[in-house]
Amino acid sequence: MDWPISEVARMSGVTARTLRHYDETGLLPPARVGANGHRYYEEHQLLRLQQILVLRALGVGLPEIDRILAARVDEVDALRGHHRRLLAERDRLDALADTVSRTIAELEQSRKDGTPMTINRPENLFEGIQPSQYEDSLRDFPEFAEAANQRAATMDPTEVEASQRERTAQMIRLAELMTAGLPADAEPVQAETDAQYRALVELHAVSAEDFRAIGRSCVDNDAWRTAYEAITPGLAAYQRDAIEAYVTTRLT
Amino acid sequence: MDWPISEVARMSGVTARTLRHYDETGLLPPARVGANGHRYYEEHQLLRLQQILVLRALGVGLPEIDRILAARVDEVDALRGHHRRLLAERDRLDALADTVSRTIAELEQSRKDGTPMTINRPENLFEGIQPSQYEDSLRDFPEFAEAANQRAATMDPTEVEASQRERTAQMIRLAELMTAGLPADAEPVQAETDAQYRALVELHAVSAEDFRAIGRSCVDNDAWRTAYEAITPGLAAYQRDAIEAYVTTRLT
DNA sequence: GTAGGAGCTGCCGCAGCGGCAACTTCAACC
DNA sequence: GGTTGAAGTTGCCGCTGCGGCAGCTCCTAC
Repeated sequence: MDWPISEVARMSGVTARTLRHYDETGLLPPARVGANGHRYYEEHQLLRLQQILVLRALGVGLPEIDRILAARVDEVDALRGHHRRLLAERDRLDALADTVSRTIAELEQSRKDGTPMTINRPENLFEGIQPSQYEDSLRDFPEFAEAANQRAATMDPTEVEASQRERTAQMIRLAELMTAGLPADAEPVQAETDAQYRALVELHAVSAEDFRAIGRSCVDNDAWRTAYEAITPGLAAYQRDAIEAYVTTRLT
Repeated sequence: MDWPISEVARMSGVTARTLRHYDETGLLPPARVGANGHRYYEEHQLLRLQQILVLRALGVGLPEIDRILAARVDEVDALRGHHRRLLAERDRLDALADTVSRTIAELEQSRKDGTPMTINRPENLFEGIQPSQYEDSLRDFPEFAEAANQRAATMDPTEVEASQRERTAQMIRLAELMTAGLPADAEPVQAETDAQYRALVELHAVSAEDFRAIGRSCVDNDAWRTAYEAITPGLAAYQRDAIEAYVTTRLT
């Protein structure tokens, strides 16, 4: 069955103006446009709208949402990825609540002591504040983060976006190889891994151990694992295995 | 001790540009400005910044944050209010994750059945999507919501903001009466409750039972209770009791 | 025909920033 | 003293994702 725009707006909680905006930007075209020019939506559009609104609730921008939805290999797997993001964001709010609880306890303690509150580790005041981003985090590799930031500073926004798009495309190609049943040490997978290695080397010298550790971070680092698993489940481990095989056969 | 703007930006995760913006808007003035024109922040500013960033993370706008922070009766109580909001928002994300899980289960079931997915209750697709707002919610009283919307439609934005400010001020006056130890049926409290009743009556006729139900909603309705408790703990029940006493002595 | 509701397109403006240019200040070095 | 580079300033512009509105069309009921 189908619904006119006012019905979809009512049931979803967004305005009709927003739905038209999403149509204009190509993010959510209606199922059909009647002879009267009115937009009509069906089940498939509702499901897509759900995904859009979940990702909006997580702070993802519209162009990025378009990329994520275009990259999905399977609808159920995409929803599983969103589910994981929601749980990760929920955990962040928990961490933020803990941060606030700690501040409360410290303020109460300083009142009991009758002393002004002193802050030994001011960074602790802000744990959990920054929202999790659907982006890579090289926090565990400061030299790479530094080199990546310097490199990004020399790019204009179009180049930065193209670079991010290429990164996503690489992950998608890897997912396709995985779903085609190729083992992580198969030649096409290793060719993709080689391209990834070369992109890193352009930034900064990469030892075998460094690259291996980066591979492990694909599974161990929350932001990285979330990014990979959002494409398709199992991709993070596949990427780690691909890097492990690459290091073993080509770097050592 | 104090910190220059770059240090505060580093430890908090916001940009120096944002901190200057907050100073310009009056939201977070620095502790002092040096002879060199540089901004320096102390512990008190860090604590205030924490509150600002928590509320930003919850989607609260800057003018509203200013009002909330101006309305706090006690810093620890304010933080307790933020803590409750964080937990409420965390629960909303949980609900949203449940919504996504349900969609996954339905999609998987329709695949098992080999049938296209049908949506009986499309509203269910969007449960938990809309963020909780720090605002009153008259959802349980549709006639009042309708009348309030019509009234707001005749106001320009300055008037709407003044109206919201007066509402917050009323809640603060009530909190002051409560912390001064006056019982809910004391004359000054009943005078405030009378003003609230009159403001409602201007919108729409209010029966005794209606007003009593609104009083109960101060405790039962999550958005309302959060708003009241953010001012000071116990205020929601105090407001309910004040309305109960008012209805008993003046409306019946 | 009229009135009112639903929906359209196109335009403008907002909130909360991020980025940048041009400038000042400061410290270290020669 | 001059130079250099880092840190910080103000003021301006532009971005994203909308919300609001004007002027219009279409449809239904009377």
